[in-house]
Amino acid sequence: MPELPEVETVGRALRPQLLGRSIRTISAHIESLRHPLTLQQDASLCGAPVAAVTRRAKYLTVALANGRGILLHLGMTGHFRIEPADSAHRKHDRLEFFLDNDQVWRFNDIRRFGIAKAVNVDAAGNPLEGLPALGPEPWDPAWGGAALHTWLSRRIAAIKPLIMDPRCVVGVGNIYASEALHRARISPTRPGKSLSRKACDRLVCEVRKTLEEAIEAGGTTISDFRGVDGSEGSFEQELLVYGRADAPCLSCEKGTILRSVQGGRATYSCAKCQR
DNA sequence: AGTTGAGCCTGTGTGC
DNA sequence: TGCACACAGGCTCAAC
Ligand SMILES: [Zn+2]
Repeated sequence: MPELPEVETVGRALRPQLLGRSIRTISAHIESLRHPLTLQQDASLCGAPVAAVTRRAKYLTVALANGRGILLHLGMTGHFRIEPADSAHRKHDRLEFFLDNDQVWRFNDIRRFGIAKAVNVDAAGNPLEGLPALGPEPWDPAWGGAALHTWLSRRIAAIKPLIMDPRCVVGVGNIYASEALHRARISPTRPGKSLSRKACDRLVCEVRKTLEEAIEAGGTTISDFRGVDGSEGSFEQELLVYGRADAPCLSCEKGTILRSVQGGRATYSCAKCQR
């Protein structure tokens, strides 16, 4: 379920639990997630203390003090739990990391779109390999209205799938793309190149604000997202359009929220206040 | 080079 | 109750 705010929330919950701990053993309950799993055979991941937990886009890295680390992606349905090592594992627990404090960190992923891979890390705990080509983080000073306007200038595709393209900016998934476009009063079907510089400024501003507020709220809980401690995010209450098909628009009170499909994904918008 | 659609998996909910 | 289909928060690849 996770977009950037959910991944950030999970990383923040994981960090204090894992820092200073080391892994005793790793066991895999399945051969592969998105890719074949091999990290359970990698002795370099065991014994070294966790030095950092970092996030880049929707990837988390658990970095060890020996320059190795675990690159993780939650896919659509991934989540983590940390619980006593003698507790029973659950259906769809795919990986178990047994820690040196008699706790176990479990990676549960129903649909197996997740990633868990051993990588080399730098001194700051960032992965040295394993990431695809990624655009800037939403808060990167190098990203902004000007950069977005330039990136869109030769693109005729609809703005909604474009703002979700991680080569443009990372972290904007299907929920927050609809939400940020609504807040910026931009129709999701407009060709990318048709956005004015001012519209790009508004969109950048609303992407940042929406993601910040969602992180503040601990993410959005839809169906199966839960924090590492089992808690739920509260941003669902703040959603203006996502999942509200046929309901009255909360922004203009004249329109009705329309559900459409773009690139095979649901889009929600108000035709009255988004142009 | 950019755009579109299919595919990867499993589960849930709906309608017939 | 059984069955078929649509849909779900992400990402990658092939074809046009
Ligand atoms: Zn409206």
